[in-house]
Amino acid sequence: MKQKYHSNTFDNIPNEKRLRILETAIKEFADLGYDSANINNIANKCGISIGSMYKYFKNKHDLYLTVVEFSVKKLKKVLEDIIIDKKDFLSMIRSIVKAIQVYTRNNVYLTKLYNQMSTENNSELVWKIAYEMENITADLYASYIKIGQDENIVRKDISPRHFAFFLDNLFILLQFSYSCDYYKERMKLYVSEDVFDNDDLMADELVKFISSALFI
Amino acid sequence: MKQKYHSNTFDNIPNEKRLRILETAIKEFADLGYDSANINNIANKCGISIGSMYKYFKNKHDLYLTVVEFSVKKLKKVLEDIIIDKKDFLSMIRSIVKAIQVYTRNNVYLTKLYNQMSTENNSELVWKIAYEMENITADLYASYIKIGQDENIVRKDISPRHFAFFLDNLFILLQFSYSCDYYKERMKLYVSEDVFDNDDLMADELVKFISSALFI
Amino acid sequence: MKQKYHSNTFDNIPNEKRLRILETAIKEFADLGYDSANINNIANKCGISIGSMYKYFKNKHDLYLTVVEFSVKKLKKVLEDIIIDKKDFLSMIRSIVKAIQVYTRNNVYLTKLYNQMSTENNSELVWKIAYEMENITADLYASYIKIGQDENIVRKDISPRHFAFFLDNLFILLQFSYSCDYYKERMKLYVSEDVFDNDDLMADELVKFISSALFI
Amino acid sequence: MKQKYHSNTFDNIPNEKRLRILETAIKEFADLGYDSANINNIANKCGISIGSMYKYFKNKHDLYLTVVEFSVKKLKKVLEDIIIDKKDFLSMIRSIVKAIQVYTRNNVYLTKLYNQMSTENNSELVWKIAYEMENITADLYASYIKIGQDENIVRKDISPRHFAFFLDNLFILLQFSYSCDYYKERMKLYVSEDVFDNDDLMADELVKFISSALFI
DNA sequence: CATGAATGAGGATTCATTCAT
DNA sequence: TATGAATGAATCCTCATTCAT
Repeated sequence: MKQKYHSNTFDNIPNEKRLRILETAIKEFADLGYDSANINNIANKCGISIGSMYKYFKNKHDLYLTVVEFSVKKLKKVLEDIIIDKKDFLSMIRSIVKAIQVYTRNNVYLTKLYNQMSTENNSELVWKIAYEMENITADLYASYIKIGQDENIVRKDISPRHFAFFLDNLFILLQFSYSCDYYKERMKLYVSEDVFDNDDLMADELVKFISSALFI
Repeated sequence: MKQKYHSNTFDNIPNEKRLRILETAIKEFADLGYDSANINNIANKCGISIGSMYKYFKNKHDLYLTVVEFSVKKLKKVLEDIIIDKKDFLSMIRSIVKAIQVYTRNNVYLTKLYNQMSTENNSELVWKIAYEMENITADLYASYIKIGQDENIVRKDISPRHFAFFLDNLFILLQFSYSCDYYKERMKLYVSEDVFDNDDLMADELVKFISSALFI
Repeated sequence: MKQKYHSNTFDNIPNEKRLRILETAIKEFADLGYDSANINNIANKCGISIGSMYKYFKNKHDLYLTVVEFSVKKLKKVLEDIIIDKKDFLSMIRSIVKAIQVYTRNNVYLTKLYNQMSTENNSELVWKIAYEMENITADLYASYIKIGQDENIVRKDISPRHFAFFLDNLFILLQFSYSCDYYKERMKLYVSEDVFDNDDLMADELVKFISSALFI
Repeated sequence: MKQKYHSNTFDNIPNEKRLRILETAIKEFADLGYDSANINNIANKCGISIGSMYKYFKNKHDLYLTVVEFSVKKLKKVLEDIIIDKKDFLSMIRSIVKAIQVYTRNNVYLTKLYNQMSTENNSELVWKIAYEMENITADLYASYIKIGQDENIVRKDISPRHFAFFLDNLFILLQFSYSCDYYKERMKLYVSEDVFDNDDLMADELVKFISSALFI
């Protein structure tokens, strides 16, 4: 049975209002991190009272967990959309890279929140929530690699799970590089000042890098 | 002229004391993040008065910047040690991977701090400090790749700067995976529960991944 | 005309429901005191809505007064039951002491509430409600003493009203000693750890104490 | 080793200031009870900042415990002053009754606080602090009774510990009757409206009551 | 220079009460 | 009449910063 970090009341409020709260909270947590995020601010920004906020969420931490859960679900959904109907590995990789570029730009705060999440000190609960999402990709990449090996497309002398790990590492840092200030500066330094105007080049090079690493 | 984020007094106190303050602060900032870190706590933990703390650092943020600068210098030094005397690219990569495994374990807080740094919202100043370090590796990797291309070892159809970027991305996430709780869990999920007992395997696979991506 | 601290609606709800509300509120006020008692909690615990609660009682204070009134009535009834048919003073005293021991154990919260009541700062209204009950015993004890004096059983050189006061003081503190944590510990300290297993001894000694104080 | 519920800083501030804080806090807790007492108010009333308050006391509860401890010590001291040099039991009883009348009037808040203390729900710690004081009187009264029995002044068919208990019960309720609003009203009802103008009468009657209960 | 007591603005949380359904 | 979501004033407590000694 899935645990819930908010009250039933929150489930029953109008969709529009619920989304407004979640989006506002995502932005606040993503921008400021857990500690500096201010519940009273969030409440003000979405035009509800603090009292209501505490009716919906037992405390700040539960609001955070609800927000993380919501974000992870959203990210998972994006992943699933990309994965569906991708028969071959290479085109999936290409799709993922492109999707990261497009999606991250339009959902900067989700990625920023993911980055914040990973710095939380007491990440046990956060990990429990994110686990499922990470698990999907971990298995997916590894299985694609294994199939590739069977089909003689992917090198046979490698560990699928390790390579799946490296693959996702590249994806995660690409996401950060399109959303978090520090990593954005860093990418400009590494590649060039106009890197954000050359999405296709970046995508092509990364696909090249990965292909070369994986395929025979 | 390099900017300083601390008073001359701080430069003149005994080495041992200065290091004690810096190490304590690194741990506090790395564990709790900028906002939750508590100056009074840091002062207590290293046995000096808050009054002195504010003689050394104008405010919390300056302490943070000093700490970041100190850490970045330390990281830079490690890099330089690895780089020196490495004639060929492949053995340098191998050295870096091994160094990450050994060094990160013994200096968990430096890496954690780097992770925290990159989530800070107003990272301009932080970036200014880290810039130099990132710049070294960016240039170094790119130049090695270029040389490799000239020597017909590295693929010619790739952008050196992009590939240098991907290379460093892999290194950074490996570092996080050896020090930050969230990424530690994630690596166990991707690879295996006993991944922390198999450093050599991890190193071999990563070197394989990178070599294959780069070399002809 | 007696004042009422609740709406007519409250008078008209099913008996069972009304009692449930009162008992729940008694327990809450007795355990936590007026300020810490939580109306919303009380409503939840007895399965009615806060809305209804505020239909029945204008505000928290009125609920409190209603509860106090109800409790005082209950205590008064117990007293009356003891008093009826008691021809002689000594056997009445004995009955009261025994009744305190039995009744207090089974109705801890009524006594606790009485203790809480007596600490309230603005006790005017509370006093008004309790007045009648205290008045009964005050008069009763005093009249018994006077009769005793006329019958040459009770010392003649004493003030009946003062002695009635001392008598009731002994009774009140005995009640507290059987229900309130602090006074329970105190009684164990004064008498013995197993004082709660020796009701008869306690009763006998107290009757002895009182008899000796009163009777010739 | 005695436990302390306040910081060393609090021990080191000027006596006058420390007393001001304690007296203000006693009054606040005595008047309003633990929950309604407001630390910020207390701080304001004695002209210190809340920040300092929390330097002196870890939290509200520790302030309370410190206040209780201070009050109990004061009460103990009063008791000891009365007890010293009292060769015979009867004159000690007389002294105590008189002292209660004088002292309680001048230190209403101490007695009120004692009453509040005894209603606290989680009274374990409070009891631990009060224990010592209660213990003194428990032993003292009991030993006086025993000596009286040996000297053939006090009835031999009674339990010294029980009678000591009843004795103190009479004293406690007398104290409450001179300080707490509810008990003041009650005493007026039991005795007479002008009871507070007739201290000697009350003292005489109570001494009569007790003497008669105890002595042969 | 060093110390650490003092400050008070700011933030998390509670709960009596209202009111639309 | 009954409901329970919504409100926001009130309260406990933290911590960066100042300043007198």
